[in-house]
Amino acid sequence: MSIQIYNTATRQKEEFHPLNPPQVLMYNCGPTVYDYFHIGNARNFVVVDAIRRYLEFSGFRVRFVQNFTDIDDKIINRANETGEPWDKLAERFIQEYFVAADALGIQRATIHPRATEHIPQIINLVQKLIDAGLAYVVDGNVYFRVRRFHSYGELSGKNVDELEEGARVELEEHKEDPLDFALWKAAKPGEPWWESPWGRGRPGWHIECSAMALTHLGETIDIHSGGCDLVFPHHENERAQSMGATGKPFVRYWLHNGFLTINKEKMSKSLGNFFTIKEVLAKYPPSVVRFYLLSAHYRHPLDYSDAALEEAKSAVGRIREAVLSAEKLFELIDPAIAPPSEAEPSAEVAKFESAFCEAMDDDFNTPRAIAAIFEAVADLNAWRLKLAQDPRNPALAADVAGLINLVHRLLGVLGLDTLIFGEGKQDVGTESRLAEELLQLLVKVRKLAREQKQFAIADYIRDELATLGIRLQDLPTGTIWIKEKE
RNA sequence: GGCGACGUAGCCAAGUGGUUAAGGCGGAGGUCUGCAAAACCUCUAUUCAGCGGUUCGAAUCCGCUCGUCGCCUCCA
Repeated sequence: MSIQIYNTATRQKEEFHPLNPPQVLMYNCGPTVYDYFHIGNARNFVVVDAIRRYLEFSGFRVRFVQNFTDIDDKIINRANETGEPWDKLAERFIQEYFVAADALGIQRATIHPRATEHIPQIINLVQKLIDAGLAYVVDGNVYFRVRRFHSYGELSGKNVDELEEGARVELEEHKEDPLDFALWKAAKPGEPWWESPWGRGRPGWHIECSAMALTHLGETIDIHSGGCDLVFPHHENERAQSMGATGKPFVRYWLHNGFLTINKEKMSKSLGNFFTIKEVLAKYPPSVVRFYLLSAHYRHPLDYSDAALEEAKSAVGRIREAVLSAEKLFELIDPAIAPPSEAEPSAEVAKFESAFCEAMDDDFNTPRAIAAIFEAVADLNAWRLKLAQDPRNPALAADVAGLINLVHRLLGVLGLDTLIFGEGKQDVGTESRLAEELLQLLVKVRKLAREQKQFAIADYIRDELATLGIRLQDLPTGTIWIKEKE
């Protein structure tokens, strides 16, 4: 079964075949670092991360590049407002990107190139376009000659003449044609600049991505992704620049995620209706935020609300409860019966993995993939209850263990496993070991109380533990405890 | 004005020609329990915005209408 990807360029799902399998060359447009990124930006990063993880899970070797745009009008403006030097500001928000991205379980890219570190490559690329007659210099500015590029508008489905009629394009007297866009901007007084053959200046917005993609991935890349507002003009221009310079196909599969909306309206920095990732993570744990972002298909709009996050929280809680309860149950069972952790999944268990993969193969359908996980969770709950009643049944124990492993593995593919369950319990400090033993002791005392029908005492222990975030579950085999998260 | 997306239960969200329309959240009842919690079982869309059409058969294809949103300008 092969992976199907919806390609913006062709407006249909296509079978995914990278140019040089198993290698996949992938580029995602990263943040412009002048502020914390917002939850809508986070959607792009999380979705692309899940796609990357799934490609790797499917046997591909992904070389993944995500840039930082660290020089741009917005950064300059923000720096002027706050008085912070523009490069310090950019550096600060690059670090903030990593803080939030790490929290959300977004894996680091193979390379995180920065625009300012690629000025020579940018200049080189601009020169090539000038030499090819696709760009021209006016007063230290360099513009791309849109009408000279043969397939301009092909990606976004725009027609050059209609674009002109729209006439919303910025009018600059320097340009030969209003549609032309800047490759290199002459420095205005007080602005940062680099030396170039056309005088002091800085790169235009689109050229940096072309330069970084060409530098780190080559002339033709497999997947290029970004939010759907980047289709035009950013990606259209990027494509024109890259193909104009190399004469080669630039991107084989264009992927664009839908917007995160708020009250059904696009969340955007210019509308001011956004929540930064920092604000959201202050209210909800990363596991919940990530789950929420993957709960709709990536190309569809997703509306942000507290209710939606609360729902995600409950849903994550259901998965967590099922897995932790089952794992705790094994602690009550005769170790001789408990199967090794790498138990092979039975055919019954494997069907959930097939359903999961089938969903992900179909243009990364994460909602359907999550549904498969929930079906596995339902089975896990049912079987774990049977095991609690029949703890000496090795076949049952193997099935339960197989399901536990499966759920962990599938959550891992979505990048959720670590966020929900933590890094594992390998290094338990002496303090928490002591806490664990004290907890066991309390559970034993409560057991004695219950045996003597001293229910007031038993319930007191249970209630007090609950206020500490420890919830008890009485099973036929004994009592297990689960720590509430956060 | 041009181009495009979407409208599925109380809510979120899959499904894009064919047995009973996934899954989650919420709600109702029941089982288990000393009581809980968690879990389990049952119920919660005869119907997919509306109207026409194609077809043996449509939520699914086509047309129209209504509604919501996006891109065409910096934005993931």
